Amino acid sequence: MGDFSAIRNFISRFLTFTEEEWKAHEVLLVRKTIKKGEFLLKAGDVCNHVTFINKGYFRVYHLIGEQEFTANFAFDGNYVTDYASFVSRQPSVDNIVAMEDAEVLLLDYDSLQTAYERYPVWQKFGRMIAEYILIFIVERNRSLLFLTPEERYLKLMKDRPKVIASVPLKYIASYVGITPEALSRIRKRMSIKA
Amino acid sequence: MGDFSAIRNFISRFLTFTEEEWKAHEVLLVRKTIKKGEFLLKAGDVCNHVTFINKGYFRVYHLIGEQEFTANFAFDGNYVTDYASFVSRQPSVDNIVAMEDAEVLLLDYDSLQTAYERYPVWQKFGRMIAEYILIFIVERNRSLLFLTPEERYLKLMKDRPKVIASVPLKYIASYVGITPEALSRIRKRMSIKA
DNA sequence: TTATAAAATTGATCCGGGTTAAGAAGCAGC
DNA sequence: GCTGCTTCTTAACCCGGATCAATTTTATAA
Repeated sequence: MGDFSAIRNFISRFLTFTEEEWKAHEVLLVRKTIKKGEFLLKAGDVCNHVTFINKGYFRVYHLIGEQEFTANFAFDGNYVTDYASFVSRQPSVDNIVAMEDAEVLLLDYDSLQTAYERYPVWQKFGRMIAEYILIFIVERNRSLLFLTPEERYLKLMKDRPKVIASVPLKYIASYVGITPEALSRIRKRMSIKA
Repeated sequence: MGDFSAIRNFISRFLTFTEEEWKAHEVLLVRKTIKKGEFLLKAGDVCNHVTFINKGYFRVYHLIGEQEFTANFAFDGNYVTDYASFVSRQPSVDNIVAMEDAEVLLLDYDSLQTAYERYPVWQKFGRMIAEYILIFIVERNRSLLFLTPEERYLKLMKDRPKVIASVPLKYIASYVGITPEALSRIRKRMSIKA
């Protein structure tokens, strides 16, 4: 049943909970398994959960016409959500899809709001989540603004080797902001230099 | 002395404060005037304030070698800060410079932390700020990831006409992620079509 | 294992942004 | 006003990524 070691690990990097607070947290979590190719969130729906990934990994992407734009990958031991949609209660423009069979812990919007009202430590938790996501996205933003696609790919190799190792190239290309063809050429250039 | 109507306006969009809580907030704010060209934050310093802009506007940019990359513009009636640096207590990589003579209200890191500990409503305030910034940055991210520079410029005209009206083109170009020359060509193309 | 589809690579061509350099237009200070 | 500096524009050339199309390689299923 309840193995919450991974999520406790994650949260402990930011907050100190008492055993009581942990328990109070964990009764709110819903465990769920998701098969490869199934969706955690579909564009058009309001994102209703903050999701902790126990196993598997997810891809967050936006669909414009036929074209997919990959916003991010989220691996086990981390949260995944469309937090902007979750917070603003507006329909999401993103899809979140399982890239492998996965197991997640869902934290429901209403549960979280109730918890916010009841315990100050939860407000802190909410801040933590928002700030954690923010720091990540600011960094991503900088990449997109000042690096070339080639530099972004190199940075991805350095910062998130797990992505390179696990994710099909066409999604990596889309994450880097280019076509698979262009990524292929970048990789070729690299292998020649090296 | 204390005219806090603008900041009250802003916060009221997200939170309900009692008059007492407003007062408790306002004693923490430090009013400051900043001359055109002066810095609110310099790269390398830890960002120590969340700053509300009463008058004037600011440019947030990153310097790499000789090249400036404009991350954002912040106008009166809004906050400006490097929240990632503020939160993580890491040196900022951004500069924040006044584009006109400005007046701001500074909220100090320590003041905010103390307030966090004391009042739950402040935790909520912290969440609010983080979430507000997050929503904005996610949107910016999408622009950079799936729009062309030309589309980004058009979107900027539509969404933030104030930027187009107030900001010299070379900074707009840098915000859109291109050189002034390229922006000039885009504008020419537009004027021909129109 | 083979058959089929999906992913990745390669090539040819096009196009928009970068770069460099020059000139035009705006603006600040005198 | 005039001077000098910054901003903005225009032009010419280069280069990397997009696109279209074909091929090879790898996964997946029967």
